[in-house]
Formats: sequence, structure tokens, C-alpha cells
Amino acid sequence: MLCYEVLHAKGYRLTPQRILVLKTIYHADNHISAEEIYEQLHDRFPYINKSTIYRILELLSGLKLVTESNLGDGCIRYHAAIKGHHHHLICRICGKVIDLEESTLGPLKASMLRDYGFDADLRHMVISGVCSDCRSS
Amino acid sequence: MLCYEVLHAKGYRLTPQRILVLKTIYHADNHISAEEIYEQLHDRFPYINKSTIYRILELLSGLKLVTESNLGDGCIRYHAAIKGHHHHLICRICGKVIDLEESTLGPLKASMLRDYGFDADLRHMVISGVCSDCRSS
DNA sequence: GTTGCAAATGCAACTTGTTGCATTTGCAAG
DNA sequence: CTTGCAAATGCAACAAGTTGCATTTGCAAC
Repeated sequence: MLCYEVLHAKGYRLTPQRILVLKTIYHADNHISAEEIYEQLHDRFPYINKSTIYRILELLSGLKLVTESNLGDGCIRYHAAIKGHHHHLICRICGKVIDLEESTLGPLKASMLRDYGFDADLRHMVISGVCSDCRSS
Repeated sequence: MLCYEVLHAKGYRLTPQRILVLKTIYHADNHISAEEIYEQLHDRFPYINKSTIYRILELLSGLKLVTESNLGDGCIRYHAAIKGHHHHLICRICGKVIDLEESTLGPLKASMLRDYGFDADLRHMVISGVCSDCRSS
């Protein structure tokens, strides 16, 4: 797994805790929160500490090995950066999450660069609203 | 102040705590966090309770008298809804906040409705990135 | 295989925000 | 001006996340 090499190359240690957190994020089906990671790991490896999880996630996020998303449920959720970026449309009625291709917001990014000189970081946008199903009912 | 009438009309009581929170938000120059509101008020009126502030903000937000924004600094910030909605571009280097007119994202809203049937709630968008000053240096 | 030590972890205390419940109070009716 | 009571508040306990510091450990050098 390339992640291990990145850590090592930047001089970070390959600790069991870091390996477990990386594996958990890579094997998760969808976006996973810090607390979910902690619970999953603590069940199997009780020696793992909560603060360690948070510090590892901060590190991995800084190294862009994982991506943070705030899906509006009050906690930050993580997913493997290598799986690609995408945006989320969240229905505020039914809670459904629709994934958008990263390229969808290309025109928006271009217009903000043109009009404001602002280089927007549009990798994990979260947009709240009402989905088509809930609008029709 | 119209807010008081809205509260009264919906059957909510006009308590001193609610009046103080409303005044604080309306007199704040920029977006203000729950904790800042609590600190300001608690200095002058020590009887004001933290949980009351949070519950009042929840109520006012639900009634759309104030607008919530998550500016990415880990806390929700509030501003008076009557002052109008706008979006924020936040520079992740220098922290500068650029305000965008609400209408700027009109095309984006239209395209999401067209392509996904999704009625996006684009009233307090927060977009992270790098501002023109920081890009040139 | 040992050793040294900075990096990483575990622990406990702390901060920030939330919740359940007893007490207080705004306010409408008499 | 009282009174009654649901609504609102204060309090204290709790949950989630953070931080400082002592202890442990990955790993490079020998």
C-alpha cells in the first residue's frame, strides 16, 4: 500500500495504530467518522486510544492520504484520498446523499478564479437541499 | 424590531435572555459564534446560562430569524437573517473572508436542479481555497 | 542484537457543546 | 392585581473532542 511509503518517506513512523487506522478507512464502504473508527478498532484492539486516533487522522489528512468531509451531521468524516474526490448533495428531508463527480463544479471553480482571483479548493463540497423524490411528495 | 413580533406571533415567549441574544446578533459587526455570544452576555449579565444560549440560537435559526454558517473554524457562526444572505470564500493561507452576493451561485443552483432534480439550499455556502494575494506571493 | 532518542502513544484533565429534569417565569384569563 | 400552567431557564451530569505531559517505542546507527 502506497500510504505506508508516503509516511516513511516523510519521516513518520509506521506504528500499528497508524496502520490500523489506514486499513479501517481504506476498507470502509462509505465515509467514516473518527468515532466510528475508534469504536471499530477499540472492539478488536482495546489498547488503542481515542486521542491517538484523532491525532492520526489529523496527520493523514495533512498528508492528503485521507480526505475530510463535513456532511453536516456534526462530525468530520473521512475517506481514502486515492478513491477520488467527489461532492455531496444532502437532502435535508430524507437525508439521502447524492455523489457528484469532481468535474461537475469545474465551471464554478473557473468563474471564481476569473471574477475574484480565488483558487477554490473544490474537492469535498457539501451542499444541502431537497432531493427530487422529496420535492415531488 | 420585527423579530419580537415573529416570536410572539408563533407563541414563543419574549424572555430577557432571548431579547439579549437577538440584540447581540443584530449588533455584531460580523458573524458571531455561540460562545462569543455567551461570553459577551455573561460578562454583563452573569445569570445567563450557556445551555439557554444554545437553545435560543437553535430556536432563532429554526424560525429563520438568524442564519447559521460553518466557516470551518470548528464552530457555527450566526448572523441576522434580515441583513441578507451571502456566501463566503475563505483563504486557507491568510484566513481572509471574501463575501459573495447570493446571486453569484444562481447558475450552479439551476444546473443542479436541471441535472439532478436537486433543489439546493444555497444561502450560506462556505468555500475554502487560496485568495489572489496569497496566490501571487 | 543493543542502544539512544526523538517521535508517538496513553492517560488524565480539560474544553465545548448537549440533555434530562426540577425550578422558575412570561403571559393570558379571570 | 392575582392565579395557573405550559414554556423557558438553570443546573448538573454527560458526550465528544483536545491538550499537556510522562511513558513507551519505532527505527536508525553501531
